[in-house]
Amino acid sequence: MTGQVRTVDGRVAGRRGQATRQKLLDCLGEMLSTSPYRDVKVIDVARKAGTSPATFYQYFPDVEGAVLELAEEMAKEGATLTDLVADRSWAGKSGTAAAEDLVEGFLSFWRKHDAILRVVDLGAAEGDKRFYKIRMKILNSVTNSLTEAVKEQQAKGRIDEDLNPGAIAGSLVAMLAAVAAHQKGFQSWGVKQADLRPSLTWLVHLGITGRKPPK
Amino acid sequence: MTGQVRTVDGRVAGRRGQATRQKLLDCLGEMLSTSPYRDVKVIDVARKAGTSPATFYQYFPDVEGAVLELAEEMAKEGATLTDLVADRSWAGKSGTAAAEDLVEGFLSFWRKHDAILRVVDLGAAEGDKRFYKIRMKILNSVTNSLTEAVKEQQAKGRIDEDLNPGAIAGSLVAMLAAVAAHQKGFQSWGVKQADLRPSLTWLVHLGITGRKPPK
DNA sequence: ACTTGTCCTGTCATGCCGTCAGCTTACCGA
DNA sequence: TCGGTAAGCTGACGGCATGACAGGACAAGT
Repeated sequence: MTGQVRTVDGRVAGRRGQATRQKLLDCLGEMLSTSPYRDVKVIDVARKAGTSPATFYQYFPDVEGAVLELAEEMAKEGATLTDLVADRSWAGKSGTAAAEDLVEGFLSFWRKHDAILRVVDLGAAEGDKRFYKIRMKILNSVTNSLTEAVKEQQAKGRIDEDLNPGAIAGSLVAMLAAVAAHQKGFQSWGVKQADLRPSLTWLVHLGITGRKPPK
Repeated sequence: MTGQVRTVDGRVAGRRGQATRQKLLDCLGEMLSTSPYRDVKVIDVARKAGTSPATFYQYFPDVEGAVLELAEEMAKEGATLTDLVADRSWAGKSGTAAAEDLVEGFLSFWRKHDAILRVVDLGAAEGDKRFYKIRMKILNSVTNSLTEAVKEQQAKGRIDEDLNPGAIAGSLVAMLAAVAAHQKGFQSWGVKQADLRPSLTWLVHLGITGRKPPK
């Protein structure tokens, strides 16, 4: 599937090469979380990695290309988000727990990767299909699971059949992603971190099941 | 309050100056909607405006500074979003209408200004207080109104008093903003534009009132 | 030691950034 | 009508990032 790691000019990368390549990626990730995306320069990343700009261009076409690589790595880890919603019951108290776990898992994942996710979000919003695909890869499993959950509730008559379950699930996931991205934003709004999770949990539960969670 | 428009080196801008300044802003806005933010260069904007890069620097410190200006303009227009929620009843059918209008107004505003809003979102997520303030300015009035609405429902016992009304309102607004920003994203998900609005309306109504909208 | 292929960097042409001095244009009072 | 003054614009320049190449350093096998 993946084949070997290759340099821009077609050579296969060996042990040493892969190490510096990874180091460049690590340094890029660090830069992204300390400087605005627009100001991240190849030369800075190379310096930080103790190498030269020319080396950077041996492994990546440009900064954007390297970010894509970083995002792919993250997307792989993001596959674990599926566990938060797969085979979960949304009935009664276990439903509340499902919502809680989903919110908690989502927020912490976003917090962990916020720097790259910002860029992915931007790229996707700008219409770049490559970023767009990665964003889908991360959100897809969660959204699909939630969509199924909504469909079940529709079958039970708790949610209007006219509503598109994918639209509901997608909107809820978008909400989680957006709140996670602007977590700090809420603070200076007078909303504390601790107040956020229960509210999100409540909204998610309500959106999926059409009912308020039991006390 | 504002005083006159000034150039970077302190001169007051006259008729002609303000015109070219505005032209630069217009061209910048156009560029932002056609190229990725990272690739927007001063020289391109200047060329497009039929002037020289030096002129650009006479009115703005850098690209970011000009974007901020553009964003301020938009924020002023965004004040009209208040009308979507101020003095609205959330009871019965009028509640459904309120939710519908809010969703519709929000989506169209975002669609109209998507290019600048992308950048504002990025800046805010990166922790830049200036972008952050602008984002708040736009969302504040809506959020505050919704917060009041939630409080009323809490007083009626329809929503758990333990939940923070600001967190609920903020999350719903974040959802609207996120969905608006990735409207195109939903399409290739199999969710049509037309399916989005009713679902969002339903979720907003549910979140604010704790109840499903009446048929 | 020699060969082979990987790995890195010095160097260079190109292009954008951001500044300054200086030129042109508009306005205004005498 | 005629300067005088301030606004408005730009050519030119040093500085820095980009991206490409050729060649040197290094490790591994023979």
